[in-house]
Amino acid sequence: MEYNFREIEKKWQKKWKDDKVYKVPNESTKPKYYVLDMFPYPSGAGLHVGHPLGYIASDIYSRYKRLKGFNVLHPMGFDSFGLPAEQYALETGQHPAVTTEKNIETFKAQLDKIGFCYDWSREVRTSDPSYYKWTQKIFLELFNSYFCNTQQKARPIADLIEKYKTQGNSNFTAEQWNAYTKAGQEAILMKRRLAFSSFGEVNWCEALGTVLANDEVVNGVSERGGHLVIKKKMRQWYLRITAYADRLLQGLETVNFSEPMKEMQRNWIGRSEGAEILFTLNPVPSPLGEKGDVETEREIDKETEKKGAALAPKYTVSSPMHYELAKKNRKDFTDAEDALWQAIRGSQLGAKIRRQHPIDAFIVDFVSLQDALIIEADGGYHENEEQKLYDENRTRILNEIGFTVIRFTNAEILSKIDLVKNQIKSKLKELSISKETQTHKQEAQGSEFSPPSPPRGEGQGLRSDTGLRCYTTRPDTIFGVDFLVLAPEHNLVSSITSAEQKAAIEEYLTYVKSRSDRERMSEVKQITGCFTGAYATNPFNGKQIPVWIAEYVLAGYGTGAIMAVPCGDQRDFAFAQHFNIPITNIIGNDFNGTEANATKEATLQNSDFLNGMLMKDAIGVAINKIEELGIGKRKVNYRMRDAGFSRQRYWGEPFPIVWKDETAIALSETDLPLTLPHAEKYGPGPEGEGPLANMTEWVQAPLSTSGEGQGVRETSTMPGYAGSSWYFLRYMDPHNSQTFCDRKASDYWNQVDVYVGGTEHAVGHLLYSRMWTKVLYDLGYIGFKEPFKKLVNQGMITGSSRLIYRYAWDFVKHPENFNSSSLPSIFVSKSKFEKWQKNDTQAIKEIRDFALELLKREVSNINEYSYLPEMSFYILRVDVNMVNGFELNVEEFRKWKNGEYSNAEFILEDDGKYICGAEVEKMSKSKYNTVNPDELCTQYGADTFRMYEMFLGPVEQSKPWDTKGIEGVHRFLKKLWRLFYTDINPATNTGGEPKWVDEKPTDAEYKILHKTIKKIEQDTENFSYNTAVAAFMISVNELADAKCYKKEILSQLLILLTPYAPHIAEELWAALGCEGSILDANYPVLNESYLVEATKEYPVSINGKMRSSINLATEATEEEAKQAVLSNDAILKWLEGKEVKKFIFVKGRMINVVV
RNA sequence: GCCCCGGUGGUGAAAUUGGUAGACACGCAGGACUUAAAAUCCUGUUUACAGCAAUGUAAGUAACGGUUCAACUCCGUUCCGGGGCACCA
Repeated sequence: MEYNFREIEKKWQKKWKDDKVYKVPNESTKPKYYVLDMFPYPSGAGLHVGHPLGYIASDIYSRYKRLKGFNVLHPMGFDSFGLPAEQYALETGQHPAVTTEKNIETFKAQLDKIGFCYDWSREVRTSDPSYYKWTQKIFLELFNSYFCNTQQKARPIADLIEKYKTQGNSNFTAEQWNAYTKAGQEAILMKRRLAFSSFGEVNWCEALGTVLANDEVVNGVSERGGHLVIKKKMRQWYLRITAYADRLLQGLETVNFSEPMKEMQRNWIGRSEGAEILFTLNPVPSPLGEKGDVETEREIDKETEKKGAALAPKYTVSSPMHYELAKKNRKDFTDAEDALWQAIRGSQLGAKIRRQHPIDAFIVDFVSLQDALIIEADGGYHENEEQKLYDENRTRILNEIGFTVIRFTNAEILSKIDLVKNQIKSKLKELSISKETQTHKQEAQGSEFSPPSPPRGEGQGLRSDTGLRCYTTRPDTIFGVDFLVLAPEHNLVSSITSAEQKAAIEEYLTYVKSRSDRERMSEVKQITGCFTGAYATNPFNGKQIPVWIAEYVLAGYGTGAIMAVPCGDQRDFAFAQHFNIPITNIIGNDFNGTEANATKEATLQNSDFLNGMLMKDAIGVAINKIEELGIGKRKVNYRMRDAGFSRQRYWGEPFPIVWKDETAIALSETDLPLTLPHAEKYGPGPEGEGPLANMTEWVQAPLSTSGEGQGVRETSTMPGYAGSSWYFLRYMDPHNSQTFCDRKASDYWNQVDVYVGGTEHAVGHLLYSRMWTKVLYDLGYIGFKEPFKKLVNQGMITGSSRLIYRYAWDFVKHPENFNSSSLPSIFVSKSKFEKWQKNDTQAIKEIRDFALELLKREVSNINEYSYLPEMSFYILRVDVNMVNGFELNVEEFRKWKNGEYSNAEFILEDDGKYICGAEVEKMSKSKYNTVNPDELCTQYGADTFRMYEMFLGPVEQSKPWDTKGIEGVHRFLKKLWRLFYTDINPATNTGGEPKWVDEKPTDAEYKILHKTIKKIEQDTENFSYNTAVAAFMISVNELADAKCYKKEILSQLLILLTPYAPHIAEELWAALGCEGSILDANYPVLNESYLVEATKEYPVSINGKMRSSINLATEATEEEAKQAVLSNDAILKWLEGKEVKKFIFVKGRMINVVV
């Protein structure tokens, strides 16, 4: 017998398939174990050697756990919706379903060649209607749920509706709710749904008529075509992942992810504590000169009313019903309200105050219409979370309409009525002054109606005539504020800009519109910004602060406005320097004037009541003061935004949503799956919607819920992460047609024990699937809160591209009658190219002479150097598969690309080889640096391939691929084979006889085995597979040296090897005549007693430098060691008779003598 | 720019987690077997210097500095490479 891996692997793969050995039951007496790979996107390029790295690692672990007696779930599937298939369809007209199917077949065949132990009967494909039916179903669950702030969990939206119907909330009574139109109710509910629709910005390319991914936008233009890309607001779906921010943060404590991985997620969520501070904005002269009259604008807009209360434009009252309700309310006063009314009624404060007055969707407690000031009296603000949210929303909407809202608690009114009165009085005064000078009103926003809610949930859309909210984590630096910066998209920008600055601001806004978020964040060195002409007042010291806009402030974070403290923040500092804004120093000598110091340890100066305090202590003091003065409040902020959930694409899950009168209506579960209609064209819809918008028949849909009327379907589709957010559940119960995963199945398999995948998913996919898991848990569908117990990250295998250097036949002076492109290409070997780069005259001459000879040959009678172009080179990439190490296979190269270079000429190295340059970069078909695992499996076998990929280095480490070393691993397997069979002599065709014997092994042989058991078990548990492979090599080398062919040793070794090289292990196991399949053998048990050593060779250092070694008994004490060492001649020589100051003895490790 | 990871011979890497730097391989060089090649086996292989040699001495884990009896490992600064930054998956 010889090691014929091709036959062996084919034989066992067939047998394992026929015997269904990888089929996993959902019921077993064994303990369960769930090992999962991140499933691949089946790209057209097929599998390259980078893909299997993680798969092999998880396969080894699965097989290992199986040998250890577990019922192991190890499934595989395909994340088969996605952009590349659609792009391909756009280019070739081939339907994504067809190409995807083809790609999956290729992937599966490739995966099977490597011998993975997947239970293919559980395969899932996200683009399969039987799968995405359940993606749609879970979307509906998200749509039909809200996040209850009291219980901090998802609950059915029906609960909320019931509550509104019977109790109302702080904004409206039950009666009011019931009187709202359906559309109005839906608009309010939309603000609470976990999957909700709103407006958000997308990369819009007018020329292509489509939305682009950030990836497809480079320097403000489309990657393909170079067309201008701008930001555009579009209706989008979102997942309210921000509601889960805290739970996602806390959940990290319960999972076994690497610390950096957790850190990345924490940073992504970006929880910060600080304060929101209200800066009053000073009046600016009107650029429009338009006089707004509050009273006359305040008319009932019936058209808007239909769209629902929350969608109403400014200065309206929602419904006549409100007047009725308000009247009723006036008879029903609380004590506090009454007390306040008595104190401010009539015009005693210089303004006419009305009580219980309808404004927009609300009935406010008190209002001065003249000054647009609303005074609210309630205790709600400080009660519970839900109440607080409503109050904030209400305030925000009223702000948007143009009112200033001040709020007092019942306690404040009842106990300090004079103080309250004074505050109202001064506010009124402030407002009336502002009104006198500020004669213009804000322009209406561009969009047809204002968004029901910005993606962030709140914070944007702030539109107050008088206040600007800034979020800061450093309220202690309030006295160091030298300017305010708004995001260019901030709603206030247009209204605060002065006439003088209007042109400059508009120019700046045009510039910003063309900039991607990525660019705005990364090019910080390039400082840009524009002064608005407006000033704000520092609420603590009345200082006038200029208000700027700048692209480094992003609209999506915080309130979209920051207070800039140049002495404490480097970006603020750079900005101040660039625009010559004077800097206030509040930290004395801790600020050196040349760069900001972000310390929290400095002592504050120039800071009024904070003077002398350490900054870190001052933070809390400042927040308390801010709250006390009512100019802001303590605030927790998250960097994370709600997740955009719609794509203007074809190849994704259709939304089970029908729109009717701007209201989203969900399909019922019985209408699922809503299948993706077959498309003939994949171009964008008329207004940049997804391609589905072009299917006019499909778009028209009956309203399944009511059965009456027609609606239009949602035409965007779900993003790639929809299907991948829950696929690990479907594997548990893949064929269930009643539900996405039976609770019994998910209770049995529970969490994924080990999840293997790349770090590139650190935040996206992992956070989304964690959120979905929490929602499904909240709704009672599954019994665990985190999907993945342990995460193992595999590194990326990068390609090592091979470069060749082509002489450039770019003629300056054309000899007559020929064109340079017909000349054979000349390729210069690496070292000669490099010499040319260094101006080496000899190399230059060689190349020139070569070129001239060629020219003479091709074009007769040319014999002058002057005909040669100035020397330059093109660097091309060649297919790495034509290169052996760095040596180009010239013959193959000539045949490459259908003979494009068939007449190529080469200037070789002096040893006659063509040597290529190299560059490490991402593996990609276009760089010709991909290596196909199929060919390696054919050439060396799956077992060799598997072990070699593991031998390359630690699983989690990125490394360039190099096929060369695979020989070493292949040799190892052949050497292993020769432990079982004698060598074959091809001349005589003899040999290949079994070698094994059934004899009792010696202790030395047992020691080799048990050393290996220990090392392999440890390394396998720790995913340290590269060192495990090395241990196998050592073991086989030692057994070969010891001429140990004993069955007992060899059979145990085979079991250890099974996870790594299952085919050869099974073959030799059968050859030895062992029982059953080795896949289900019992894992060897370590016996430490074989490993005990009597003596140990201790290294001895003198002053920390290794000088000698000494053999001591393993059990030697420090005293014994000291005696032995100080009487050892070799060591005494080093001591040179100096006095021993210190003697360090680490048992079992080393000895150090300090002299 | 921000967040995370990494940098050790010609190459992939190892180092019991602060204790003999370079295990195990690849490559290369030399040798054995062979008519020859393949396959296999043996020897050497961090660098510099000295030596016929065994060997010895010195330096050495991106660079510089620090902590320690002892640093690839811990701390600080800098440089370089990779991944992510919300519509690639």
